[in-house]
Amino acid sequence: MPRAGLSKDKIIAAAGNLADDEGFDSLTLAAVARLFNVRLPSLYGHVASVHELKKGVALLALHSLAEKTEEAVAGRAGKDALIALVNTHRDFARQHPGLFQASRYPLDGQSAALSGGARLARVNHAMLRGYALGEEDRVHATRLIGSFVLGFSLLELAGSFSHSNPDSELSWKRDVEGLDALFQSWAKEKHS
Amino acid sequence: MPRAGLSKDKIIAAAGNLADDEGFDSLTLAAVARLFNVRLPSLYGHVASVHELKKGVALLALHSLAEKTEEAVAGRAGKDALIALVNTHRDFARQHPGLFQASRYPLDGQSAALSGGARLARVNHAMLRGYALGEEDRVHATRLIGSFVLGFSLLELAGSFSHSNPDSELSWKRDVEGLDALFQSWAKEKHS
DNA sequence: TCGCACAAACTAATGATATTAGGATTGATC
DNA sequence: GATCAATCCTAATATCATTAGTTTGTGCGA
Repeated sequence: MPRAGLSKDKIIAAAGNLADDEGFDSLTLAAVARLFNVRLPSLYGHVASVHELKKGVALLALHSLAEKTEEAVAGRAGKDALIALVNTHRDFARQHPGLFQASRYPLDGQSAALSGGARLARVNHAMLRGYALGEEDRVHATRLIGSFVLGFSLLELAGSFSHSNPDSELSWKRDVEGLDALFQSWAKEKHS
Repeated sequence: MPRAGLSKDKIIAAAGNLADDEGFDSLTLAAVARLFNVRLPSLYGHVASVHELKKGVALLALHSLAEKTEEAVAGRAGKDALIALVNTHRDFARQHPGLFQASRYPLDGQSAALSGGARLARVNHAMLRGYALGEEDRVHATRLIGSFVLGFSLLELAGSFSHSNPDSELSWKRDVEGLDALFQSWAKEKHS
């Protein structure tokens, strides 16, 4: 039999696709092994445990999302940048539900600090420079944005909005506009 | 040997406590069986599957949260009611992390519609009556609140706020005040 | 009070997953 | 072409979920 040519990267990439197809929760070493036509224990030469597999997918997801977000925000400012940022998150959640779920897999502080998650927080924070907020308000705004985007994406994905009107698309637009307006008013407040 | 005196309710209540202690993800029929000093298969006389167990805990969690929320909001209006509602959610998440996680266990439409989740959505929506918003804006506001509270609680629980200043408590207050201000401005906007 | 009948809990067995230990084989290297 | 390490495999153990079939409390009627 020829070799399968496994590697940690290939395994994690495949696991990422599997997560998108089947859901991150049902991501399993056994399923990945089947994908490569390899026996389950063979994977242990490359990943140490299911936990490491999932952690790898989580890091991949965070990296990918951070990448997209930085790109989307680049060259924009103010409301324009805000919209680009939040839309990137929401689109990512819808296009990659498995990776999106993976991005919330609990990481130890070490990994988390070096991950795309930290980068993501920085972009978010930097993006808000356009609003001329006070130092602390910018942090509060960063957290507000992050919370809203995460929560909205989760609820939308779970179908929580699909049994009431109007379409969630409208709420999304209205809410983001609202947050923009709020941050502008925070900026003014500072000078009063 | 005397009988253990199991029942679906007892099992699910115990599972809820277990979830809070060990995490909803590691909630298992085997663990519940150990708790009652009973063999694993004995549970099948009362619950049909792990899925039903988890679903039961999810419904319990949603019911409990809805109960607390209704009570907290009762007799309040406007900003006061808003604060009561969001604080109830956040406190619930911190005091019952397992139940909080359980509350996001995917339910079929049937169960979801009859669950505390639907009640929760109604309280949220009703609470916003105090802001004199337009019909659609009230829905948009409901979703904004729900998204923010869920996202903030998740991020805070995951420790995402604990490696930057200031304390998340401050952001929470500032953000909720901000949302209140936003809804007030939406209300005025309507009459302009 | 006796015994019956049903419900509650048990034993036994199967199949999936994760993980470890140790053996074989491929394929690059000298 | 022999060597050797990395790669993949077989075998074995443990935990969990689930089903089938069996024993046994226990409350209720005779």
